[in-house]
Amino acid sequence: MTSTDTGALSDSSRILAAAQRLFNESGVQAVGMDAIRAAAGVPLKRLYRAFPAKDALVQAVLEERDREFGETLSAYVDTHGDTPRGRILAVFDYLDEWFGQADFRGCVFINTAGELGAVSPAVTDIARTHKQALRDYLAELVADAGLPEDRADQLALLANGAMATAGIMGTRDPARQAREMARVLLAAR
Amino acid sequence: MTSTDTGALSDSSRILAAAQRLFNESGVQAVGMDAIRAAAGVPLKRLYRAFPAKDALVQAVLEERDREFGETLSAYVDTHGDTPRGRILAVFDYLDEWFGQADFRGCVFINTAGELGAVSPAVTDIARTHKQALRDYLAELVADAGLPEDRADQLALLANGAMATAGIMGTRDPARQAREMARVLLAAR
DNA sequence: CCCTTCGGAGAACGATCGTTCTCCCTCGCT
DNA sequence: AGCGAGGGAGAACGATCGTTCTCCGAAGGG
Repeated sequence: MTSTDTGALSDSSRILAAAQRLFNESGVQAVGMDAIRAAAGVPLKRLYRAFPAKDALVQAVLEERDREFGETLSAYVDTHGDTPRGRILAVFDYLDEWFGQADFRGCVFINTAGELGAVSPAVTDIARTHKQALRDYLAELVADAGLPEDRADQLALLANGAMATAGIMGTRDPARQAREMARVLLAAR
Repeated sequence: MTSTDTGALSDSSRILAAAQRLFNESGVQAVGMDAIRAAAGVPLKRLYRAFPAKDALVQAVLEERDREFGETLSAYVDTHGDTPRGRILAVFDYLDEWFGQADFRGCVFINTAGELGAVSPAVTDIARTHKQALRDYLAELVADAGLPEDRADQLALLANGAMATAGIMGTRDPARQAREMARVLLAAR
């Protein structure tokens, strides 16, 4: 066995990074395998050795984005939230920073489920699992703050609403609005 | 002049209805012009006489859906809302009924903007205009209820969050959750 | 120095799809 | 009856794209 393993891993990372960027920029269907090959700087043969088909690559990109989102969000919350309630509100500060990035084009799960969900159950499953994971994370924060359990669904709905609205309207305002709404809802009774 | 005009109008309606159904079922890119022709029961020649290209048909479908949504929603609100605040909450009852329909597949504007927005500014514009119109309608209801203006954005965010979440998760619960959140937010201070 | 093996570059293939074109039938007029 | 126009059905065309194949050059072992 030569350096095949590390080589393949490095290929995977570069391909995933390139595909994620291109899918985010232009949507899945508008990006061809050849564009991904060019952006990743690998020959087509290695691309297909790493991912046997475009479907598999799409799913891998979504799964990686799910991991990355979860890690980045919880790291942000750990850094910026000092009280249990502050940790919940920090989620919306995180959204605010995200929406402000120049390459923000909406939530890739909302976008991709809208684009491919009707035709690819696998994509829908991944999007559903991702949104469920976000809800479960919020449920942890809610429990830590000693708040009633149903606030988790409420916060998830606010987050998704902010992502959908910001993605379409092209503004970061929805993050701040959702934060304010969360503040009011957490204070309520 | 023969019956060309009414004929063309009738073609348009049938094509728009068929395309709207198919786009909703499978997404825009997964539906070919030939499938639309078959579903509408018109020859390809008349399809292209009514809409010179697929792009134009997509935009027409979205614009018709925008009109239809606005009319249906405001009719529902007029019918089901007795007080100014009740009219606001009726918006979420409307969403609840909509999400419960067997063919509900999410908001076509959220889905289509996610699918084509990156590549078609026209689609993004229509989706933005539609979401702005929803916000403006909510602003009317908010003003009629004597509530502060910023509640319009809040309600729009709740509605979009419910649509996005329900579309992905495949459940109607988000409508009821959004309704409850709206109730609390309208009661707040 | 030859032979084999591997991988890279990109041509080729097959399918799909938006759009146009061809062919033929029908209908109305003279 | 003969003829021209219009329209219907679907074949054809051109482009795109996912996937596979071919060809060639480089590297390494005998």
